[in-house]
Amino acid sequence: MVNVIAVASHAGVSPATVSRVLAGRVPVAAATRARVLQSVEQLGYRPNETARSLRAGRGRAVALVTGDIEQGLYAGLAKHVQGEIEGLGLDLLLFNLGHREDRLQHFLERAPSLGLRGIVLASPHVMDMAQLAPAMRAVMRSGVTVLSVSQDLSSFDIASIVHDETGGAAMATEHLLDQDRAPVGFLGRIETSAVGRARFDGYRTALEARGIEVDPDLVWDISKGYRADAGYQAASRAIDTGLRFRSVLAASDELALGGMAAAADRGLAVPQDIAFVGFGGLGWGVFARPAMTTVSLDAYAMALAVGEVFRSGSLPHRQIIPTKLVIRRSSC
Amino acid sequence: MVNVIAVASHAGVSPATVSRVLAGRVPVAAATRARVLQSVEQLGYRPNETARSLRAGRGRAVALVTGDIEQGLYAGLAKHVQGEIEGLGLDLLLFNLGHREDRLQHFLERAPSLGLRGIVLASPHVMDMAQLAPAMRAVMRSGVTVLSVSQDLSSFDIASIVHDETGGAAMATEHLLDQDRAPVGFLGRIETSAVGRARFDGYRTALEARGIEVDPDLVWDISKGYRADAGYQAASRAIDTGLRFRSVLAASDELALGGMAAAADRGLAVPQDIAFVGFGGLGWGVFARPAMTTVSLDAYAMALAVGEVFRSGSLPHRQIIPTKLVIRRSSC
DNA sequence: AACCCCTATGAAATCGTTCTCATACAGCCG
DNA sequence: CGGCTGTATGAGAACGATTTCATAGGGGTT
Repeated sequence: MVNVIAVASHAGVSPATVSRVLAGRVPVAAATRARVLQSVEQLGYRPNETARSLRAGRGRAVALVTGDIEQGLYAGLAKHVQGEIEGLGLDLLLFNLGHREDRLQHFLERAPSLGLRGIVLASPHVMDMAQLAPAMRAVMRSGVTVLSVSQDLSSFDIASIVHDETGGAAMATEHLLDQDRAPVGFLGRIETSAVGRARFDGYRTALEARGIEVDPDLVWDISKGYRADAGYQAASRAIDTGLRFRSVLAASDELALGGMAAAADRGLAVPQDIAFVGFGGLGWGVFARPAMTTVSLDAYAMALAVGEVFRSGSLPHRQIIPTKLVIRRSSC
Repeated sequence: MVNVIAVASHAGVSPATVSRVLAGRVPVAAATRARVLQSVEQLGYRPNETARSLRAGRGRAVALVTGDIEQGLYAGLAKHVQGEIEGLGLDLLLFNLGHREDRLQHFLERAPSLGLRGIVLASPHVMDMAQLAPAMRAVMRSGVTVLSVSQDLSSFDIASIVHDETGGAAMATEHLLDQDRAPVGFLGRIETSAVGRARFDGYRTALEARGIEVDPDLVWDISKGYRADAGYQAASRAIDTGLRFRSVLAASDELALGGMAAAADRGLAVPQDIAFVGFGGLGWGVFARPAMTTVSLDAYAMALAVGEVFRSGSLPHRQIIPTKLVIRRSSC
C-alpha cells in the first residue's frame, strides 16, 4: 500500500509537507505543492481512512439502526439517508434490529469504540429506556450525535424527527366520518410500538372530537408487525364474526391491502360496503384496485432533516414532519 | 476514553499483557488474567476498533452496494445480508447507487483506503466493465473480497451469486402456454439491465422451444426501472392500441401490479381476459386481487451464500440460486 | 551446584496519518 | 553588520492497539 512516506520520498519532501498539501491549510511553496501533487497522482496515493480516523479521534461513519428495513417507510428512509450522508462525505453503517431489542443494547455498547459520527435510530418500537439509558448516555458522552427518527424520544432528551402520525390518523378518520362511513374500525393496533400508539391516538381523538366513543370491538390488535397477512387475518375475523362497520383505518398500507383482500374474498365491495384507508403512502398503493387512500409519510423529508443535523451540527429537540391524506378510490 | 494503558496501569501490568488476556492467545497466569479482566470490567474498557483496524491492516466492514435498495428484492437482501454479516462479527456499510454508475466508480476508488473486508455488489444494472475494470482490479489486489450478487459477472472473473432468472422466466412462460394463454406478452424489458435481459431470454427460449417466434409488438420496453407506474403505462398502451394477447409475463411484481391495474381500469378481467405473472415473489403479491402468480426469488438464500463466502473465505465462481413459480389466481 | 528450558511478562516497534514544535534561511530595518 | 520577522519545511510525538523480541525467574536435570 502506497502511503504518505512513499509519496514524501518520491517528491523529495517530508510526510508533514505531503499532509499539508493535501489538507491545503498552511502555506506551502507553489513549486513544492506541484511536485507533491504530481507524486500523489503518479503513485495513485489515497490517504488511509483508518489511520486518519485514529488520529482524528473519530471516523466518518454514521450508523442507521432500523427496526425492519424491509418494511414500509424504512427502505425509503435508508435510501435517502444514505444519499444525504454520502453527500456530506460520510459513510453509512446499516444495522437492522429485526425485532430484537437486545441487539440494540449490544450495538450501543459497541458504538463508542467504532468512532461513529452519529447514530440514527429508526425503529418504531417502544424501547425499554430504563435499560437502554446507560448505554445511550455513554454513547452521547463519547461525542456521538444520537437522533431518533420516527419515534419521539424527546422526553428522554434525545433529538427526534417524527411524523405527525396522530394528526395524519385524525385526518384520515375525519375523512371517513365526513363520507358518512361510521362506524370506523381500526386495523392493526400495536401496543408495543410508539408509532402504532400515536396512530391509534389520532383515530381515537378524531372520534371523540365528534362525540363518538371508541368501540373496543372495532379495534383489532396485531402482534406480528405491519404485514399484509396480519391485516388479512384480523379483517377476516372481524367480518366473519358479524361486526358492523362501514370503514376501516389501517395502521399501514400493507395491513390495508390485506384487509381489502379479505373483504374482496367475502364478496364485499370496496369502497361501497367497506371503505379503507391505509397508512404510509407506499408507491404501489395507487395501483391497488381500488386505488388505496392513504396517509402519506415522507421518507425523503425525514432524510433531509437528518442530513441537516449532520450538516449544521445542531440538534433539534423535536422536529415534526407533516403527513398528508391522499384520497383515492378505496374510500370514496 | 479509557484505553489499554489505563487498564494496564489499573491492573498493575503492561499493555501487552492486557492485549494478551483479551486475545486469549498466549499463556497468561490465571491470577494476572483475573486481575486484568476485573480492571476491564471495572473501567468499562472496549478496545478501539479503529486502532485495531489500523494495526491489523484492514477493518471489519463489508460494503453492500445496491442499485436501488427500495426496490423489489434489494430491501430483503440488505436485511438478510446485514444479519449474516453481523453474525460474523462484521459491520455492514451501505452504499446505494440510485441509477448512477459514476458513483460506483468513485466508491471503488475509495474502497481500498477504507480497509474493507469485502464488497458485495447487488445491482441489476449492466456496468461498463471496461471503465470499471481498473478500479475493480485495484480493489481486489488490495485484498478485498469482491462479490456480485444478482448480476452474473463471472465472465469478468468476479465471483457471482445469481438467481436462475432465465429458468424462472421460462417456467412462467411455459405455465402460461400450458394454460393455453398464448399469445404471451412480455412487460418490462430493460436492455440496460443484465438481470432484465436474462428474464427476457427465458421468455424467448420457452416460446421458441414450442416453435413460437417472439412478436416484437408484444415486448414492451421500459426505461425507468421496475416500478408499478411504468407497468401501468406500458400495459395501457398495449391494450389501447388493440394488440391481441391473452397473458402477460412481467419482469417484476411491481410491473405486474401496474399492468393488472391497467387491465382492471379497462374492464378486462384478470385472469379470464388477460392472465398475469409477476417476478420477484414479494410479500404482498398474495394479497393483490386476484392474488398474483409470480416467479419467486430468494433473498435469504442469496444472503446465506454471501455469509458463507465470508465465513469460509473461499469464493465461488458462480453460484446459482433456483427460482420457483408460485401459482396463484392471476394466471388460472 | 551449574546449567538449561520454559513460562510469564515487559519494553518497544509498528500500522499511517496529522499536528506541534523547532529550525533554517531570506529579507528588512536600525 | 547584527538582530528581528516571517515563511517554508522537517523532525518527532501522538492516536490505541498488537506483536516481536528480550529477559527475569522458577523448576528440573545432570
